[in-house]
Amino acid sequence: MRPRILIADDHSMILAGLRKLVEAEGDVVGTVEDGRALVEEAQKLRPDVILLDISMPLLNGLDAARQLTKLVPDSKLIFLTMHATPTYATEAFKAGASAYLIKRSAALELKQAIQAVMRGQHYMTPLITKDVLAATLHPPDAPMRQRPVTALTPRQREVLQLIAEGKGTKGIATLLNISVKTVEFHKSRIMDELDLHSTAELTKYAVAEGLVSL
Amino acid sequence: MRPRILIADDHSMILAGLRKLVEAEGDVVGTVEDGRALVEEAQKLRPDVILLDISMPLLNGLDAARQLTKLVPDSKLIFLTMHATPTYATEAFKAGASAYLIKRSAALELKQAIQAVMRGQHYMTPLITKDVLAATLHPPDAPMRQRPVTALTPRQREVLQLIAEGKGTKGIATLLNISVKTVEFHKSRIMDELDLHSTAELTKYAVAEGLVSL
DNA sequence: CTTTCTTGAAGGATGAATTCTTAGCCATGG
DNA sequence: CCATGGCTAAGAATTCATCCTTCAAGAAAG
Repeated sequence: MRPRILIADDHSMILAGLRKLVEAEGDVVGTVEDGRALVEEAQKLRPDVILLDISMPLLNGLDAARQLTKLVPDSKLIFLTMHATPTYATEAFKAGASAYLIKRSAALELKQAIQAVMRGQHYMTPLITKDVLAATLHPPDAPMRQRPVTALTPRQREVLQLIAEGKGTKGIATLLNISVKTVEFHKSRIMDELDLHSTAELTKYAVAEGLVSL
Repeated sequence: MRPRILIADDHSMILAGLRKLVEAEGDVVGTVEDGRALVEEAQKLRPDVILLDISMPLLNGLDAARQLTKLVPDSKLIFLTMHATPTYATEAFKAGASAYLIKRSAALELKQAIQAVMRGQHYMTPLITKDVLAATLHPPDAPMRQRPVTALTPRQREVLQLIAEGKGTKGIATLLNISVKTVEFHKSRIMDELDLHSTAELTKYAVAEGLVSL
C-alpha cells in the first residue's frame, strides 16, 4: 500500500527534486515551505509520512515535530536535513521523529527510511552513527554545549524565532493568531530569563542556538 | 535537441532529486559529488551543460568553474547553490558561469536557465538580481565591492555595529555625539542599501560580516 | 484540597522608533 | 568650480515597542 506523504522544505528547488524521488515510494499529497504551513497541512491531510527539514522559516522543524506528535500522532516523521550532528539527531528523536536522514545520505536511504517507518520501525542514517562514534572518541573541544534554549518554553522559542527572522511584534501576533500584547509579554519574558535587553541580542542568541541561520 | 547534462552536488540525496528534475530538460550523462571529479568527468564527457554547487569537497565550485572555462569552454555552467549573496553570484559569473540559481529558486527556473544557456544567453535568479546588478555594472575597473560590507561607509559600519550590539537609537546618538535623527538617517540608509528591513536582519548581516560576534 | 508556579493572554499609558521631507556643511575629484 | 557623496539635523505624523498590571487555567507541591 502506497503511503500518503507530505513534504516540507524551504528550498523549493530541492522540494521539487525530493518530490520526484518520493513519488517512487508513495503519493505526495502535499508540499509546504515553512514550519507553520506544515502544521496546518498535516492536520488537514493526515498523511502517513511527513518528510521535513530542521531549518525552516516561521517555525523550525524540531518545534514543528513537537506539535505534530500531539496533533497528528499517526503521521510518521522523517527528518531530512543538512545538519549532520548527533545532537540534532537525538533532539529529533526526542521530538518524536521516526527517522533521521541527512542530505548527504544516499537516495536509496530515503526509500529504506519510508519503508521502515511504515512498518513501525525507526531509521537512522549510518552517516550519523559514524559521527557519534567519532564524537565519542574525540571528546568536546568544540563548543558543543548543552543548549540552554530548552530553558525556554515551546511558545517562547516560537516567538524568538520569529523575532530573529525580522518579524515585528504585529506580524508575529498575526501569524500566531494572538494579541500583540501577548507577543510583547512573551518577548519580555524571554528577555528577562535570558538577561538580554534588545532585539539585536535576542537575534544573536537565536542564531547561536540554531533557531535561525544567518 | 536535448542538451547533455552533467550534475555536480555533494549531497547525494539532492543530487538524485535534481537528476529527476533535470531529466525533463535533457539527458543526464553523469553525476559527480566533488569538484575534482567534476573537472575529470567534464573533460571526458564534454557535456552541453554543467550544473554545479559552490560548496563541494576537494575543489570548490568557483575554482572548478575557473578551470572548466579553460578546459571545456563549450560547456555552459549553471550554478545551483545555497548561497544567496550577490558576492558569490558575481564571483560565479567572473569565473565563467552562464547562470546562477539558488536552491530556494522555483523549480521552473531550472528549466528556464537550461534553455537560456543553450541559446547562449545568461540567467540569474530574480531572488538576487537586484543586488547583483548594482555590483556587476561596476566591477571590471573598480573592485570597490569585494565584500558587501565595504559597500557601506565607515560611519554606516560604525552605526551598524552599535545596532547589532543591541544599542538603541538614543544610546548610539549619545555614544557618537550626534542627534537621534542622524542615527535614524544612517540606519534607514543602511537598510535601503542592503535591502534589509528589521533590526534582526541588520544584526544577522553584521554577524555574517564579522562586525560583531555572537 | 487549597496554595503556589508556570504558562498563556491582554488593557492602558508612556516612551521610542519609523517615515517623509527638507536643508546646511564639507571634502574630493572631474 | 561646482557636482557628488557623505554626514549632519529638524519637524510632524504615525506606528511600534515597552512598562506595569491584571486574569485564568493547569500542573505541582504542600
